[in-house]
Amino acid sequence: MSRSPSPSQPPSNRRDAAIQELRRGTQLAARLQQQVQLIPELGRREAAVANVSEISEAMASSLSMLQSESEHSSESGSVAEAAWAAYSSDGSSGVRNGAVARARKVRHRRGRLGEELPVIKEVLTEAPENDRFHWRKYGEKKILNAEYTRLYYKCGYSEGHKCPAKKYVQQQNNGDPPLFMVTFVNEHTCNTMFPDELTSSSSDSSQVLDFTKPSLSPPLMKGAPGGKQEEEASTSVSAQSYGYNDSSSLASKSPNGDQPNFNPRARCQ
DNA sequence: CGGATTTGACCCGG
DNA sequence: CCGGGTCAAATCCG
Repeated sequence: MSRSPSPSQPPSNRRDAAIQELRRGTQLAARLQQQVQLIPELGRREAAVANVSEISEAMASSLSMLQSESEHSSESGSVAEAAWAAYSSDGSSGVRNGAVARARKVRHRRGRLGEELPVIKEVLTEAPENDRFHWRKYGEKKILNAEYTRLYYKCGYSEGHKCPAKKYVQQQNNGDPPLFMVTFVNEHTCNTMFPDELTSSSSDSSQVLDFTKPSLSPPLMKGAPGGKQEEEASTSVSAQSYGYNDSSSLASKSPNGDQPNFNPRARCQ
């Protein structure tokens, strides 16, 4: 329907048009995602789903960037949050979810009032992996009244940057779009989002999106095990590993259901 | 091979 | 004591 406006229009209109197109693209991606879920071969399906997820992701972040640019409102938290919020609230078939975000103060582990009270946010989503952060799984536990286990994740860069961000993922049901309650604990102290490069006119030149960053210097620790777990050994960086992860156990749990999707993206540094 | 995941033990607060 | 959260050695997988 809407045709692209003539170039003589003010930038705001052009931006609106871009947002509109982005929304359309998001919907199409959602549909494509559904279609892709029908691919019989597991490997191909997952790969396709991952790709479509990235497309959605890219459009979501572009969308949020454009929108935040226009609204310029106060950032509630982080850019990533905004991006994800935009992503999840596209309200179209495909990725929709009731976002129940609430904050609550909880005393930290060894109790200690007056210390950094962790920020906690709970979000109900069907795509627990789509927050474009690198998470490293560090535990899994069967919760008493839940029929699915709860998965524990830490920011993949927590070792290198003291990023305290964590998240707990718990599947709620096994519906066609399985829902997951994701609880975020602490904000990311590592930077994450990509730099905004919205060259909206004239000389393009450039690297629109580039994730190739040679940085990323893993501690590189060799197996120096030897004992059992002891209390926090002062400065020993027991580098476990970095990376994203997802509901692997969840996937294996429901043979018939297709799992949401993968999403290897996000950079902290 | 390196590193991400698994999995059971450990820890701690209520 | 129970239940939830974390650790870390073993294992798996690219």
